[in-house]
Amino acid sequence: METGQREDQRAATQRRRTQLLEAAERVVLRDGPEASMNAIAAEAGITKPILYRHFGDKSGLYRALAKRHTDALLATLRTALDSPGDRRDRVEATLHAYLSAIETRPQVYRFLMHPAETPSDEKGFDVGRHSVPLLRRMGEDLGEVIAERLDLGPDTREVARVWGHGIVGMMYAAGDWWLGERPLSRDLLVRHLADLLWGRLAETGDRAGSRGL
Amino acid sequence: METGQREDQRAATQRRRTQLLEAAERVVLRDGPEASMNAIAAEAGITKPILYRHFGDKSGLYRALAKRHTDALLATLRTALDSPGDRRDRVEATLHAYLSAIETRPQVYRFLMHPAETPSDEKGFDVGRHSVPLLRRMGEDLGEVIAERLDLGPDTREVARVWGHGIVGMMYAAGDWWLGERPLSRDLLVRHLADLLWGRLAETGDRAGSRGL
DNA sequence: GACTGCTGTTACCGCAAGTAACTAGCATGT
DNA sequence: ACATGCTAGTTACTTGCGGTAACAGCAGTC
Repeated sequence: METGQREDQRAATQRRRTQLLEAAERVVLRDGPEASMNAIAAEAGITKPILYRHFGDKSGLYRALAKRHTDALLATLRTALDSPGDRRDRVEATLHAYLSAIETRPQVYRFLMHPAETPSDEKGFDVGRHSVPLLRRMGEDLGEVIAERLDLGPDTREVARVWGHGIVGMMYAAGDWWLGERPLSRDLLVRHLADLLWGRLAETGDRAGSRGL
Repeated sequence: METGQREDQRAATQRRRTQLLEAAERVVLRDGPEASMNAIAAEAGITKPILYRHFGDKSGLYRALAKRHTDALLATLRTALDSPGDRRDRVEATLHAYLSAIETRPQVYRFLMHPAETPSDEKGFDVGRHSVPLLRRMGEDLGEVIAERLDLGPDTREVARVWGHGIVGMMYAAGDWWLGERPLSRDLLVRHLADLLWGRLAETGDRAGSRGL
């Protein structure tokens, strides 16, 4: 039947693609990032070569998979960064947003952060750099926001980028550790991190008998 | 010949082990972490099963390999943390020590930070936790130092751990980004990071026309 | 009817991790 | 002298994964 032109085809292909991605996600969340292509194909009810037609190779599939969550997380953080209140409120809201995200779905988090890549050759340099790891993208984004909103003198852009990556790294490492051990509440963690960013390290006096940090 | 007792045997085994580790290191530094056990064995002039006798499996070998560099780096940082000067000097010295280390031997760094682990089962929980990733160990160590030297009130230990992991993460992410792009000198990078830790984020005024960070 | 472009298949290659079974040297206990 | 035990070493194998032909069926288009 003359159902449609080429657009229908393309749309159908896209739908199939997202179906495959959803199957892949189910498997990855169940088996971890070392899930085999066979397992993913089986979950989707098909066989390997189709996955390869859609995504090129395994890293292509994983990149597509990562992009969805990465975009979602970045949007969430962006919202938090625009939340009402003073600067400290915004920073705490952003930390909360991030920690809440990784706390809610730790498996997704592990997948995004420890992708167990096996690229080896990387012919050319893939123009669409969706593959830029999450940390970098978060760092760059935060750097831009900082540069937009703060006046840090002549090298504002430079400083802002450093801070963006630095703050993101702080959030990342503290979050990773916290997620593993959960030695305190999220509220407290956020407060301590914000205290650190607010210069409490510089203000605090040495402990008696110590040579000072 | 009655060369020796059992101690000689054990010592010889240890020597052999470090020889194998050195061969493995050569290969990993040349081929990256995806080096095959066959390649490593060949470099050492032997065949696979011997590697497996010494290290159990691939991750065992990699853990042993990582431990050497991890210990060395931690010792370096510890020294920097004890360097003379005021607190800011020490912090900057530590940042310099870390950045200098990763700058000097980026391949080692990549190996340590992105080990491409394939554990999958982890039978029991290996008591000797040499495998604790570098970031965690650095964070814990720094946390201890902070708790030793600073008085942060009743929850000093808690706060110190958070800060330890946070600062290490800051150093890590900024260093990783910097190592890839090198957009500024190491000196400047260190200064900006120290500024961040010294509360400049809180002190700086909003940019005109911005809603404030 | 021939062409294109998608869906899907089976059957294979190459290669890496890991294991089984076996041999050879060498120091020790009897 | 002989057996024991411990190490270093081997060849040859199994299993499983990423990835790739080569092929078949089913739309709609010219």
